[in-house]
Amino acid sequence: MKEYLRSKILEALGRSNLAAASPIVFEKPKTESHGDLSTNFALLAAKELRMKPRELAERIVDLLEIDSSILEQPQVAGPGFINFKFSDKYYLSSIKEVFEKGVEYGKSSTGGGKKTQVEFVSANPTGPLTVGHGRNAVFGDTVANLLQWTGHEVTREYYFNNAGRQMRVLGDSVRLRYKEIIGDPIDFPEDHYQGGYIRDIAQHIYDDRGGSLVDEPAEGLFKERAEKDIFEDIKQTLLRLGIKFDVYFNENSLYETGKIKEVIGALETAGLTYDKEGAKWFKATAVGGDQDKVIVKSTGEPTYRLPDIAYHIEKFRRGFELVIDIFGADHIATYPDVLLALKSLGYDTGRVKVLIHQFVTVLQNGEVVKMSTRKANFITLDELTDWVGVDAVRFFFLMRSIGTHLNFDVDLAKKQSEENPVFYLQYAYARIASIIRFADSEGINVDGLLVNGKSNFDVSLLKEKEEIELAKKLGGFPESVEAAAATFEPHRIINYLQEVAETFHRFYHVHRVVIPDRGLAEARLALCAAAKTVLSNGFMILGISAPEKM
RNA sequence: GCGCCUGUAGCUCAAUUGGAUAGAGCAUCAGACUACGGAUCUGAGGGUUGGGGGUUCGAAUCCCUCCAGGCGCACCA
Repeated sequence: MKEYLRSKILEALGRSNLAAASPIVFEKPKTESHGDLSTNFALLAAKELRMKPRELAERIVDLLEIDSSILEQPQVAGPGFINFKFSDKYYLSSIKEVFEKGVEYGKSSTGGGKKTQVEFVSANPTGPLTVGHGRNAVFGDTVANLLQWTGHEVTREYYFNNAGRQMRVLGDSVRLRYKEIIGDPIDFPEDHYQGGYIRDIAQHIYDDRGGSLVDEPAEGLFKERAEKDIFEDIKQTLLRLGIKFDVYFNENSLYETGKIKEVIGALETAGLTYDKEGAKWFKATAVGGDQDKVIVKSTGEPTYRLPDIAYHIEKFRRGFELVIDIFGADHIATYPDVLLALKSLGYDTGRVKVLIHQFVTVLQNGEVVKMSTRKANFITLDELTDWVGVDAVRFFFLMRSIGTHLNFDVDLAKKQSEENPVFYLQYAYARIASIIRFADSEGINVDGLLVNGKSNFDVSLLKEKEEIELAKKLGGFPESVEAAAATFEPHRIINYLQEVAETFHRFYHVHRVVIPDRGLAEARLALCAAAKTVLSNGFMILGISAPEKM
């Protein structure tokens, strides 16, 4: 449609011997009365053509020759916008499209099969996932869904580290709790993991092996068991929320395969390192960074930067054309170094998209709960899911843009479980399902409206304002998916679906579907079924359920 | 002290990325079906977009400055 209008405007300009370099762009006006598409071309080109914007706009409109069966007469408005309104016929045609495409409606191939990796969660197995991880997990999974819907070949990946100091401390925490169980006196350090789950793991070990492991080192069996149990727990938590990963990438493998050494070598070859005070530094300032960074400590152990760089090189090597990293605001300072190093080694960092979400502040009993995995003062993602349910958890994390500091009032979420915004959408869905059942009992079967993949009803019978509006809204779904995917903003889908539900409820309130006029009844039933499909497809992207009954 | 994020209606957030009269949901108030699900619908009030400058046809959006909150600023990850 945009292309069509663009060519028509160029034709009109040609007829009046006007030529302008200003681009002709269209956008959807905010206010309904301004039509469906609008261009500010006259405003942009006015200066260039030495005309008043409004005059130019009127001149263009006079010279436009457009197909009146799909568009109404264009209008000049405001300072010089040209507004186009589609015809009812055009809106209504989307019902057929929804019907014929079904579960495919809204999908596109704009991604062109681009090999894409979405890395998210990536929490080390030192404890259960918290509410904070929840935002990361749900957001990442949904972005991956959006990319799949827009034709990307998506790999969901979880990066983790089961070596290093944190894991040693974890193993030792379990060891100490184990000793406690068998009655040995212990002195539990403050920097160890305080959570009750440590005791559970120790207890399991004791149940399996008895007291025979008193002299076992922390790094062996204790650490391994802790890692295994915790990872199982994490996977279970994610699975409950419908999240599954394709790849779990172990940081340690980068050492085993020599990738870490390769990176050091590459940076050295590029002349971007130097030794100082026994440590090896990355000369970030030489390539635009604000300060140099340590990459190998004086103990000989690399800092986190090195494996991060090596990991990203692996991502490139594995052929990903688009790499998406999702993490919390606490990592905001770390990624520039990594990208800088990659860039200076000749990699195209334009392919890497870093999405940073702000923290979730949890309110409980009216107070902010300070979260710390080590201090065991946290609400787990599992607990949250127990309280408010899978759909509400996903929905709440998705309904806000990731740039906002999300307030999750647990008490409110629990209390509100009946007034949850997610129910508004699901209610609309269930209501349509109910109408379809009712229509069937009255002898109008929705399956009969689609014959051999072709729609079998007459949309031109739909003439009411509410019918047209709903059809129009449904037609906007593919565009909405595109926009959400392009900006990596799932909350757009929620906003859109809310409008669909609202428009449907309004229609439902005024017009009856199952009526004696068979043709009109079928057309309206088709409209309802189309709305149901759009809601259902949207729910699929968001990962929430579509209840036939509530 | 420096860097990044945020500040929009009483509360939680949108705003098609620089567009037209800044919009939704809760909450408040006033209304609506004798038939398909009232977990619905219609309407009302509520704003100096944190403050102040600037850029231009046009700013919540971009620039400067100040104020407030968050997150970072390790040879922790």
